[in-house]
Amino acid sequence: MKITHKGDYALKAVLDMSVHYDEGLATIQEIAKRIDAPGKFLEQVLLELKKGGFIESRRGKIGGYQLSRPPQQITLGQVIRFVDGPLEPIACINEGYSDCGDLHQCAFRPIWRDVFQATSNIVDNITFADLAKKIEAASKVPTYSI
Amino acid sequence: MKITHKGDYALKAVLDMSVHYDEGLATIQEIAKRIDAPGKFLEQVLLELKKGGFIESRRGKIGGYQLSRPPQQITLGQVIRFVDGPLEPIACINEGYSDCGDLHQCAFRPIWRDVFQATSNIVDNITFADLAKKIEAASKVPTYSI
DNA sequence: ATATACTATATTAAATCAATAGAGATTATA
DNA sequence: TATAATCTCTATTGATTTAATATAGTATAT
Repeated sequence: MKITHKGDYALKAVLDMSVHYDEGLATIQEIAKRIDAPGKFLEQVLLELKKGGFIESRRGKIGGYQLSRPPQQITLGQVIRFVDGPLEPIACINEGYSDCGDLHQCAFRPIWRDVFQATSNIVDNITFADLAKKIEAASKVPTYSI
Repeated sequence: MKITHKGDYALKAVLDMSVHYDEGLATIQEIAKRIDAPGKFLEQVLLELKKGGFIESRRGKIGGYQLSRPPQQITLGQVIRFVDGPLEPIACINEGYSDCGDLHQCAFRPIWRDVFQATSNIVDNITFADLAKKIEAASKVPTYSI
């Protein structure tokens, strides 16, 4: 798995909308400012997330974006896969892959599959509700560092 | 973690040299043919592996490459990290990273660390002796598929 | 009407990846 | 000692991906 800037922005944007889930629509610029992303770049990312069914939008004045379903129904894995592609560390694990001559006897393949499984187990079992909850908890019990 | 062609060739080359560990030097072209890699490209990869201390070489006639230490002393993780870089799915986990404004309160960071740990646990606990052993076992007890 | 905000493509700059090319250095051996 | 085989090293090229910017258009509240 490799997370690009685009993927990073996407995850942060979805988390931001999760934290502000009760507040309705937020504009691109609001989100961009809060997650510290280039506005025009975030536009494309949000448009993509919309096409993926994660968020919905409203045009015109008082327009903006919001989640299209509650944060507890969106996992990290869903967003990562959609934006940055499959979690596999190498292409040969995917169904239908046929570029390699000795697929069924490759010594590495089972290992890549293990890595893939371990990764999936983590990101598919964390929802944006979980993350939003952590953020709220952290903001209520601040830690003071010297 | 993302494994490139270069990394894939490197791993396959080290495994090949592990399987043939008792046979001494092998030329680039021999290895290239056995692992199905472009010869000139493999040259660079082997040179890099040599600089990493994984293999040693001999020039001139009857020259070639061989492992510089036994296969049980080389792990998958060592080779992957050396050739394809850190296992982290995103840069912000590395020591000394400072591009992100809210590093210590980022909700995603612990997750990326979990993914990194899970990946490390797998690839750092497999040696090329383990893999070579599997290959030998498979060649002795062939499975017949219909 | 008009300002605000999303929609959609096109373009660009940089980085990375994969591979090829070619000249040079070393060594066994005939 | 000439030669062929082989590793060494650097440069170059083409393709792809990534990250970002630019620009023109569509929808909507006021």
